[in-house]
Amino acid sequence: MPTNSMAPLSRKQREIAERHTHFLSIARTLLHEEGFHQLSMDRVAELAEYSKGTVYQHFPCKEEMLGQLCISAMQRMLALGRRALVHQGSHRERLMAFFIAHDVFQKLEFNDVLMMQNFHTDQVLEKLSPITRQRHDELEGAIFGAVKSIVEDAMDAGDLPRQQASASDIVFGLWSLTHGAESLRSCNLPFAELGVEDTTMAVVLMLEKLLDGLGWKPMSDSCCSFEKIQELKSVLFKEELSAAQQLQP
Amino acid sequence: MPTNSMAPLSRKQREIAERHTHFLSIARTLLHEEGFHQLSMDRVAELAEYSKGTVYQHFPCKEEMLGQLCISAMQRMLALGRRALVHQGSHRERLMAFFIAHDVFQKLEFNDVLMMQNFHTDQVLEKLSPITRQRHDELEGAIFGAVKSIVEDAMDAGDLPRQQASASDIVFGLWSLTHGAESLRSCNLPFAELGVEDTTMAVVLMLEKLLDGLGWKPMSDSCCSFEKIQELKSVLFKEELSAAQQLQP
DNA sequence: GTTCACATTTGACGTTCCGTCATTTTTTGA
DNA sequence: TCAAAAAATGACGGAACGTCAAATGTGAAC
Repeated sequence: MPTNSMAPLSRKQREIAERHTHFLSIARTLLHEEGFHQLSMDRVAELAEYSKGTVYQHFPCKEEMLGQLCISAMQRMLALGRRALVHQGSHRERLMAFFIAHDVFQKLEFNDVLMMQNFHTDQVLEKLSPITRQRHDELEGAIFGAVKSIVEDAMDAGDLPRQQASASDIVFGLWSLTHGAESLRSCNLPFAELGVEDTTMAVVLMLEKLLDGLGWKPMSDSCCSFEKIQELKSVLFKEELSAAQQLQP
Repeated sequence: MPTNSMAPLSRKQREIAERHTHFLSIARTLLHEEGFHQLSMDRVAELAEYSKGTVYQHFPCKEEMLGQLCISAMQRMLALGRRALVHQGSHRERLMAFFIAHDVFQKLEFNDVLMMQNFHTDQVLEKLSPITRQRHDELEGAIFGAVKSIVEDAMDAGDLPRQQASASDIVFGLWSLTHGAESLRSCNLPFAELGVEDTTMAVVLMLEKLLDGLGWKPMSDSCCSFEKIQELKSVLFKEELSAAQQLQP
């Protein structure tokens, strides 16, 4: 009986915590197998073989559950991003690597990204519990900060001239660009008909041009950007990419 | 009795068409007064003083109604954008003017933009009737094409060098940047805490840098970009801006 | 003017989902 | 062993979407 005498509630608490993650994992499975619109509290309860009331003892509302799913997705995203941060190479390369991480993540966890987009539209954030809201904002800040640190390092190192736009402004611009592309991509518009063959490549090219415009050295030799991207991909995200190819060959 | 003898159904058809627009106008009012989440078919029927069944004879499903609202919003957006297209000035100025039109539109019709974002997440587009879907895609194409024509004109005129990225790629990049900023802005994240004081200004600056990176002449003199933007705003969208200031002084 | 076929309108109904809460079941501690 | 506290349950209320049989209106023929 390995029961801690100082915490007689510990076993129960552990059970509750386990069930909590179980519910979240069920929800995520549902998300992947049947898509966002099939994700309902009743369905989670049914699949978890608990009653709805019990589920509602873990999550005061649906938004809270979505919020926690969202947080765990952001954590996974940040974990990928951190690999870019510690990558050996120029600041500019690190930044591109961070972008690639983002892109790989969307390919890998498409449904989670879709869920996050649904989550961020409307006033869902407002219904979150303060703690979850704070954790969400902190994570958002951590991702923002990670990119900002690259930008500031580049400025300190002299790779990127200081200018009218602050480091934060630059990060906001990069964020908008990638987030916008992600959002557009996920609503199946007929890009091919509009003349855009590969949206990821288009964004990579524009990102390079934006960095060039900012005077961020080393400037892109327009010819080798693509190969460098491929190289970064295969070095940093080898196993993820093979997993992605198994999903959609 | 101005009844056309060739079309005895004409009066009835006119009535139906009128009611159709009436329903849409009610829906839009609801959207503005009470926000997206209050927009329900029951509520529209109630406010229009018709039964729900009648509403459903005009719109096979809620998505269809949203789709038509979306289309009319896109038309208004395009109307603003066309003013930028005929603006006298460099190609680059015209492009910036188009972006400003977008920005003014979001300030002016915030709730419609929010509705369009909700509309574009999830698989709503798939539930549209083929005609509406086609009209939507055409409008999307028209807006895309408007920007693309500026880009191509600039290439033809020699202001913008031809390069690895096609005109379509460039338009997609610009679209991502503005759409992403719009989307981020509408979910009330604590940008100030992250160090971004004015998201619009941040995007303008990044846009300028992106164009610089593409080698689009005349390059921005970093000092006067802001004033040029203000000038364009006041010249092209004077009345809209004063209307916006009345809304939020 | 009456009648009848056809078109239009209606709102009650079925369904799904969120969230609540009185009741029942389980656990705990004396 | 038993009573009090904690936890689980699912029936219930309410909101929203979408359906459809019945009611109402319309126009044409006689």
